[in-house]
Amino acid sequence: MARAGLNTDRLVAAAAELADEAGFDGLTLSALARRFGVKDASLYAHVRNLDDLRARLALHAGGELIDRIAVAVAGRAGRDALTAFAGAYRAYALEHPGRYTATQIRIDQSLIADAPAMRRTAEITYGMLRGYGLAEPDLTDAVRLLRGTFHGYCVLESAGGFGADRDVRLSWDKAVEALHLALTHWPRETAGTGPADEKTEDR
Amino acid sequence: MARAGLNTDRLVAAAAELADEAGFDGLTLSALARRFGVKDASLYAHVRNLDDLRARLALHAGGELIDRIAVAVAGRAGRDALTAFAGAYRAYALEHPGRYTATQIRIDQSLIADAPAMRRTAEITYGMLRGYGLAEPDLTDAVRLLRGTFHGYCVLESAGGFGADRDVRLSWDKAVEALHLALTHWPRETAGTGPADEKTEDR
DNA sequence: GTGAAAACCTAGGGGCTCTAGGATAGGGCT
DNA sequence: AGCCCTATCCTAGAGCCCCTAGGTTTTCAC
Repeated sequence: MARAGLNTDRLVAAAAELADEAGFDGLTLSALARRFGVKDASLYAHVRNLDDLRARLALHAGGELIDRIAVAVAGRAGRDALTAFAGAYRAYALEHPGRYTATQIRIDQSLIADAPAMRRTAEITYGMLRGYGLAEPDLTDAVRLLRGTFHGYCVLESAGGFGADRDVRLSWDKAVEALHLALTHWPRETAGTGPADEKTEDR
Repeated sequence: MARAGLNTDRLVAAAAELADEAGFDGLTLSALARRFGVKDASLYAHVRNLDDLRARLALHAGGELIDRIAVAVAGRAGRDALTAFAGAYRAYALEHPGRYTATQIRIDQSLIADAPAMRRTAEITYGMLRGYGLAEPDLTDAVRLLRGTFHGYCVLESAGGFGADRDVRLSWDKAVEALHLALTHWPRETAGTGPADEKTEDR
């Protein structure tokens, strides 16, 4: 009987497809083995267990995502960079729901070590924000706001949570513009041109 | 042998506790039955299946969440209302991670019918935003931005996604303030006091 | 008390994860 | 060519989960 020629990389690649088709919860070792015409026990030679497979998929997908974002952001700054970042992010999340879900799981520290994707993501994100002239801790606060918004928006849209009769794409563009506005007029202690300038740190 | 005295409501209440303790994925019919000293097959007299239990929990938790928000928002308007809304939302999500996760699942239409929680949520959210003087479709866009941001932020924080050495509470307050700023200066076609005033609808 | 409905049970099928240990294909070595 | 060795793939089986079918027992209304 001819061998399937499995290895970890092919497994992860197939897992990515399966996750997108069947959902992240549908990514199971049994289904993956079935896809290769192999028994599920055979997979344990290439992958430690299900969590290991998920973690590898997370890193794989995280790399894909940041690659796309890097291409989109390249050569842009300020508002253009933010728009490009947001567009690439949302496009990936919608095109690859299973992969995208994988990128959000908490993964084992031992695997993170040799994963440049995490660092690249931080670099690109902070780099994009540097154009807004924010300093710590505002920078961290802004990153958290962006991450939260992008993630939450994509999750809700992907899950069909936006029922209103309004093109989500248009809403998204408005949201990104609102974020750009928030970043340019980021609330600080003293400075400010708008009407909202109270003390805010000690609420 | 004495009976456990099960019924659907007690099951849902216990499911809420179990989900918070073991995570939403740890909410299983077997574990729930074990908690009552009963065989899992016995639960099917009160609940159609696992999805049904999850949907009931979703409505239960959704009601709790919006009740808390309603109390927090009552009597407030504008920025105060937004801050109270956000605080109640985040507090519930962090205190009850399993319940909160449940509120985000896609549930069967047949159960939604007699669920006032959904309508109340929409009413309170739109009511809070009316103070900002937004009209459709900006209102829908703003609601989506808020939902996305609140949800994404809570999910990431709850999953330990915010590793930086910065009190998340402070970041959250800043994020809410930034959203308030974005809402007060919501990007429209013509009006605007800031530097960002291009056409934006047809990007 | 008695009858009926509701509550709970056993038995069992099917899917999933994962371990232990056995067979075999293929490449490298002599 | 023949041999060995290792990675590859297998069978067998345990444990947990969901869910169905059908039987037994408690409880309540009459």
